[in-house]
Amino acid sequence: MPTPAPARKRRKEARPSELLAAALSLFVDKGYAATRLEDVATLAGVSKGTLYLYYANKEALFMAVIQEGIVPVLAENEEIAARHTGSSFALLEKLLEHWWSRIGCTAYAGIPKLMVAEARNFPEIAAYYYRNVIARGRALVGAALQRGMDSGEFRRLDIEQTIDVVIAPVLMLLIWDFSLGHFKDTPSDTNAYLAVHMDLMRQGLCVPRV
Amino acid sequence: MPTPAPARKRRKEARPSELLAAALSLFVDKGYAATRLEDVATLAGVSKGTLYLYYANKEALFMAVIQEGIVPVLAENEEIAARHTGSSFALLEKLLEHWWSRIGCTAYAGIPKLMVAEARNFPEIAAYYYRNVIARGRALVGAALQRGMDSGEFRRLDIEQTIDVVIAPVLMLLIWDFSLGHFKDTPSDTNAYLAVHMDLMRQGLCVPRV
DNA sequence: CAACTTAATGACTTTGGGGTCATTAAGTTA
DNA sequence: TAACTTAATGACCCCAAAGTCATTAAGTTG
Repeated sequence: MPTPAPARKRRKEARPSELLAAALSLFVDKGYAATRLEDVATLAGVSKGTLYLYYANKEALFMAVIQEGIVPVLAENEEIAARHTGSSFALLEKLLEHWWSRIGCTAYAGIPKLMVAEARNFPEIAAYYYRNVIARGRALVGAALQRGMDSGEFRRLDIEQTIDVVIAPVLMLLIWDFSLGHFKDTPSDTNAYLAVHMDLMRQGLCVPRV
Repeated sequence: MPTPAPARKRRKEARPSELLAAALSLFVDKGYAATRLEDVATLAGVSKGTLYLYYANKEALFMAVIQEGIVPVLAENEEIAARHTGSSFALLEKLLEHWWSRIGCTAYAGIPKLMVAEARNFPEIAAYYYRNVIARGRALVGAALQRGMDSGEFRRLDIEQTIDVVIAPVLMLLIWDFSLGHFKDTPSDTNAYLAVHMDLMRQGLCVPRV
């Protein structure tokens, strides 16, 4: 007796984004190599064969996940920076807030961990990510810092290093949440963490009032 | 014709550490799943069969790598903290400096990236690492911060959050070096980065002089 | 409703790599 | 130097998961 006819829907439009969401979730959780494409397909409510209808192979799927994850957030932040009037520190706050609302508190938040874990195995994807995300994000923060130093709001510091020191706690927060964060007894309070970071940065960066 | 006799040395004592060093290097570079035990063995100058003489399976090798990586550095830092007299900020500097000399600039520097990437796949190893490394490191920094706040040297801030904000740039530095760091045009200057971090922390943490 | 197009399936093939073990040879002992 | 112990080897087994494709059925057209 042949298997009873399974109910299968034809939804050509919706498949790619559903497959990407499933792949992102599993890649972030287990890592690239330990993720089975059959599991990705199942999580997307589809068979493995269908996945190959939309993505040529596992690496193409990975690349698509990363590209999708970039979204227009960088462009939006560049727009915010261009329009900004007010203190340079307020600009840093705005950038962080927007980035958080569009990446930090979404499923895309897992991408930094994924990219960090797989950068060495996929140098071309990593280079693409570096150019289109990291470099642009660093440029935004760097410009805000430069503006603040020029206006006398910030102390003069090595800009290139300061960019990385300012960004690190934010990136680390995401990476943490997707890795060792669960082993802490007391649940971490994201807002309090970011508040302390900005508090330390405000006093750390700004020229002390005499 | 049988293969000519290969020259093989018997070095029972040296094998384990050589295997661990090779495994650490490849695990950090490629990740756990993408690392082949045959490559680990080859890098250690030994055959795959020999590896199994010393470690029961791949996961046991991974666990050994993590345990080995802990070394007595935490204990040493606890000792440093206990003996310390002087400002609390100077204590933070001492802890960082010792940790850097014993972990940050050695092969063990790759362990944070490895642990972050694999925590979800090996919850028991991750829990072990959390208890024996993370928790103790956080306690050290937390005690230094508490001491500084009690003495009036530091501002009063949420200690738990501040611990993580202070540690994040240091961890991120290591993770960076083993992942996306290579894609930056200008080579990063570790000393300058740490100097800026400590500079920002000093002014950010300390009570402003009136 | 018959003929046709194509989204979707899942059984099948293939392969890379984890793990085993019979064999070999380095070193030791009498 | 013969007999013995054990470190080391690598050919082999086996399975899980990537990737394929003949078949099925959902939807469309006339």
